[in-house]
Amino acid sequence: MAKQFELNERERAVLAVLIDHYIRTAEPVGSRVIATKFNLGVSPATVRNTLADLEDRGLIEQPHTSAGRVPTEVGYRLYVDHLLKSERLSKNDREKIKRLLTVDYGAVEDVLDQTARVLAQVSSQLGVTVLPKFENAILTKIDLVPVTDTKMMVIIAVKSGFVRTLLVEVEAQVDQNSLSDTVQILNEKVCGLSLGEIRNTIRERLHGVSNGEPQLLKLFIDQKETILDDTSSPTIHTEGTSNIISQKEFQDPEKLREFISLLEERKSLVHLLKGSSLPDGISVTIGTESNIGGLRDLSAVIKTYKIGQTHGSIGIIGPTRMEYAKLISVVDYTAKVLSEILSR
Amino acid sequence: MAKQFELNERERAVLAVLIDHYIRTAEPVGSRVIATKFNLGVSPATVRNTLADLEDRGLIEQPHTSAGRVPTEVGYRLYVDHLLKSERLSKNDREKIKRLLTVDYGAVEDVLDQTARVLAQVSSQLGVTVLPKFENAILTKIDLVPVTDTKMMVIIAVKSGFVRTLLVEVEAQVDQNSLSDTVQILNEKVCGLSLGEIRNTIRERLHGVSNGEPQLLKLFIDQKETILDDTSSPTIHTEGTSNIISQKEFQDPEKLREFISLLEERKSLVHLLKGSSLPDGISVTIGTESNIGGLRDLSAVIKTYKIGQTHGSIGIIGPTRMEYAKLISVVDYTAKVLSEILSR
DNA sequence: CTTTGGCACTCTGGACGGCAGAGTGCTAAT
DNA sequence: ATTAGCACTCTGCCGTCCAGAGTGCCAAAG
Repeated sequence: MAKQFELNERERAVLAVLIDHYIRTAEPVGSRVIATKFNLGVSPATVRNTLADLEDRGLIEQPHTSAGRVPTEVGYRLYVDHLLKSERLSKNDREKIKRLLTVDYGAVEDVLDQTARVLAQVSSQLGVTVLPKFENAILTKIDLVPVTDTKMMVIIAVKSGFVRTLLVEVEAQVDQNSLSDTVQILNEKVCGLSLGEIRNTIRERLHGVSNGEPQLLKLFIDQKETILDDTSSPTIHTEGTSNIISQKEFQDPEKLREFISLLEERKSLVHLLKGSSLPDGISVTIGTESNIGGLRDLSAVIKTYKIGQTHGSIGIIGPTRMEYAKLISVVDYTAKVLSEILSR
Repeated sequence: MAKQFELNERERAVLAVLIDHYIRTAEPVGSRVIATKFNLGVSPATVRNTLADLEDRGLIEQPHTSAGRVPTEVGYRLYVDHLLKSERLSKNDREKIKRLLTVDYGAVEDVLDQTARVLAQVSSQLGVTVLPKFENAILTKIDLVPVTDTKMMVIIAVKSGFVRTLLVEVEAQVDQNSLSDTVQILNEKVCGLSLGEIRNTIRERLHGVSNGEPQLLKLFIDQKETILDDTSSPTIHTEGTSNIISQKEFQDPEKLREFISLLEERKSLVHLLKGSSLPDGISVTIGTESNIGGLRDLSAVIKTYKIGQTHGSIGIIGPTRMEYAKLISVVDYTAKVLSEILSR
């Protein structure tokens, strides 16, 4: 560990107290408050010395001469990595999460929608969920439904209950019989494989097939990227925007606008959530670490959930000044419950 | 028409000029500005008299003694209903709308998503679109896909390319053969009917059917509300939130929060758009006319579009101080183009 | 009777100065 | 190494002041 992070006992304690207090009040914290809150009898003057040290190491800073100190991003990082005493979620919250998530749902999308809502509600921050990648999902059934003379709907159902539908242009008229022949052939050839596998091998698998409508089979081969890739579909759910926009860090209307744009644009957020997916742990991204402009003063707590062979991510976004201990346990527990629900 | 709306030539002109100017500047308008902008040579003093009259009738008001005048809701109403010279959309905008909407799409939802984006972009306000009611949509095909031991996916495809999918709980194991029998029976019995008709008559239609899995048929009868009603699914698309939150009327953070909540909650908005659907005209809802708290200082311009036998609505939401003439023609033209695209 | 110039009046918003409060850094004493 | 004391600095708030904008009314002019 770099030298700047080698803190002695008092420095650790002071930094922890400072951040805890700042998280609660959103006001710069002075030496007096720390000295009185910090039970080991030590005077404000002593604390001031410690504060000066911490500032030298870049862990805290002063908004201006003679205000209290405020944690820097580096400070938060150290706090999250080494100072945080992980906190068990209250029974109340655990039950609430479980109860709200355990409802009848009509589609997997609905569960993730609901999950975002639950995250937002329990955390009073922004809840975010993304659908899993289709890449590794196992195809259960493929179906074709004629819609108009020139358009046909492709329905792709994969294990665990996802369905994707899309319209494709077809050249020729196809009668009912050869249509169902084609559907049967397709199902025989590709069911039970992952979408990724299908994409890579469909040409070979359909090669030399004699029955079924050749036009349609050709269509599948030609448009395999469009049909079997999910980059186009909307995969993110956010909930609780109103929770966080009233917070201090959005007082500047320009920042607010930038953030709302970010939410609407979706792409960067999806990228953030999908990108920071450690295999099984929780990932905390603080402020500019995300390299996303609109998240300058915000942090994200992210964890993956499992569904069948594949996985997606959920998370909470809020001001860097967030209750990390609590939010980490919220995300952790929610991801666990979600994985359970989806694997039934 | 009520007496308060019987305006003479000058009063009409003054009100029109005042509103035009206020829309542009967002500042209270004084007599001097009106007098100079208003070409017929007449002095500020005269205008002041007219303004006093208009104020007596409740069409305009002063934020405080000795500020200029600002239109009231009633004033806007009169302006929209009687003073507005309808404006043909610029060729530029028409082409832009047509071009942006005429793209390949993989689902009807995508078109409406894109439409909301186009509305937002051309108007610099909030674009809103809602999916049509399924009630009158004609069923093209119904399909069943087993997902897990106890869950089955119902796929409902209706004319014009919509698909709805939902998961239902099934009691018994169903083998492949009786499943496809059941699907065939269902399709024979209900294809070509509207979802509403099906909901009302499915019991009779399936009565006395001998082949097919009786458990499944029973399920359809018992759960017809869930399966055939669309109130649960997300039917609204909004785009361009960042366009309007930086405007003057959202300076008060509490108002902003209320508005964002409104957008997230969706329900009131859907209700507003579906509710104000005149058969073929444009509907303009000004401020509190909507009876929705979060829209206190906002107006909505709404029009329906057609798709097959049914219809949905699109609209623009922005400050009451909006360019009604332009936005009306934007919504009008966009709805027309959208109907064309969807009927292909 | 309508229009207009003139004028006194009112209200806002920004600039300015003064001041209490909070917090610091440094020094000297313990 | 810790602490008390102290001088110093910066913010945020409050009251005052003033220019600017706009009005309403009155009396004169058309």
